[in-house]
Amino acid sequence: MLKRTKIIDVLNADQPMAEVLVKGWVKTKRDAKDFSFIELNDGSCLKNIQIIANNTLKNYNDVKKLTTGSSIAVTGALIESAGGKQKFEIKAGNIEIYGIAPEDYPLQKKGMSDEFLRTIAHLRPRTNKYGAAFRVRSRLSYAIHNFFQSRGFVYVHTPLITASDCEGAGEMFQVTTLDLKNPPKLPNGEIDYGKDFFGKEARLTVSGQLNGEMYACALGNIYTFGPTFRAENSNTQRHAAEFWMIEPEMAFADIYDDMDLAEDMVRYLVKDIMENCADDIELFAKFIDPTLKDTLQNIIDNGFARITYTEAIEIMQKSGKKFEYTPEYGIDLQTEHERFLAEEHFKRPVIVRDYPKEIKAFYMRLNDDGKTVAAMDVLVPRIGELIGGSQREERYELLQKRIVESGMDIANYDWYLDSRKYGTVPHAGFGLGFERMMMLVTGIANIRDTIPFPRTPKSIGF
RNA sequence: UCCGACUUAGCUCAGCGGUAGAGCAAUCGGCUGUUAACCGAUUGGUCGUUGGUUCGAAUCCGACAGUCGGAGCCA
Repeated sequence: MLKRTKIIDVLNADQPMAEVLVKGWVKTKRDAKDFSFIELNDGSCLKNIQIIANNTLKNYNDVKKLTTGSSIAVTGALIESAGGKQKFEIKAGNIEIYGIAPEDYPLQKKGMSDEFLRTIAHLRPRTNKYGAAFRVRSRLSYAIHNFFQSRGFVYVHTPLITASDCEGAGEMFQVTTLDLKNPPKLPNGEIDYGKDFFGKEARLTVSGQLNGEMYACALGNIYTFGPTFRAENSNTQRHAAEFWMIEPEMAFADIYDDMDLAEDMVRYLVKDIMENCADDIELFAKFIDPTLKDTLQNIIDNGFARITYTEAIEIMQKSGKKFEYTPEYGIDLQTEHERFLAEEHFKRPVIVRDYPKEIKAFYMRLNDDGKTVAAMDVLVPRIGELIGGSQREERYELLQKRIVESGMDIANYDWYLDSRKYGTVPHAGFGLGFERMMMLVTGIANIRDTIPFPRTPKSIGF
């Protein structure tokens, strides 16, 4: 019994073969008088294999009815193509039809808008662009694991359901098994969460960081890589309600170790994708972002700029550029500021560190100046914030004070404080938005097109 | 959530007060070792929903919904 060969392997063959079996979906068919050209794709690569279906096939009448999107198995000889645009083609000896795609098949043999394709998210991976995007997504995941595993980082699975109702990173989705139409009530009229599944209010996590820190303070260097949920009503090209995040955490590390790791990681990932997804990147460079390859090569070749928040403000003030929000010490960096720094001033990724403590999270380490914290953001052209990280506050009293100042319930953080109570160590980490990294390496402009079935406000189809 | 634009055939759009059009797709036929093939014909729409103005609304006004872009929040 002949086994299926993937089209990528057929196309990469050194020489013709007497008999191969390929299976896939028809991309397009062109009929001649006595035979048909069929372009077949099985998702193993961007390219199609051309099938020559002669009218001597016993089911040629059925083969002639094949439409774009139909699925078939083809057995035949791999021969050198008589046509100009491909090395090999398959002269079919037998074609088995699995399923015809009826005339209402929505994918067409022409450019379709991303907005339209989002409405058929279940079929869009069959297009060239999305097939390429999701092959890259897989490779990028693999490369992330490679990067950390090769450096001895331990992969930790942090929980998705949490009782910490304020991790300081935005609105959260509630998780409950209570009957929302008729919830149990306390005498004072409030909902009795004691009767809920976990016996208290539960939510989907917005970050695995706090849990990750606990494992870093035991195993040394760790990373997480998993889904994250934000219930923010964000309607932008770079926010999703459900997205994937990578969060490394290093014990015995400071903010400079943190920046080094972030930069090494981004450059490693870009290089890996350039080397291993060359055809797919070529497609993105051709149809999506003509500057993509220069952008990526620039990241590989040049180190990231590094400045402090204070220097960033000064650079913008001296630039003479008119900003909608005037740069002055104390404000949070706006999108226009981030893009100015990365796109216009440095023309490459830039890491900004040491932000005023007022605009950053409670767990970030207070610097000796008493005004700033050891936070760092990696800003990249076009996307803005790719990575946000910090050295963590390891001093028990200071951390406790910051939790109280932030208005959070300290009772929920006793376990977190324990890591500072028992053998505390300096440590640091960051969060990388996986889909934002996808946007960087593919040039895809909208985060909704980098994740298979995107979840955004008012949108949870499929 | 705020600001703005948009919503007409399967897709991309035109029409902007007098009763709906193009290109592509699809279907049928022809032709050709073709390359998002080509040529011809055909099919296809209660113009987002809902109220109003008007003799008459796809077209003007309001509300609502959705989509997109920008902002905020952040990854």
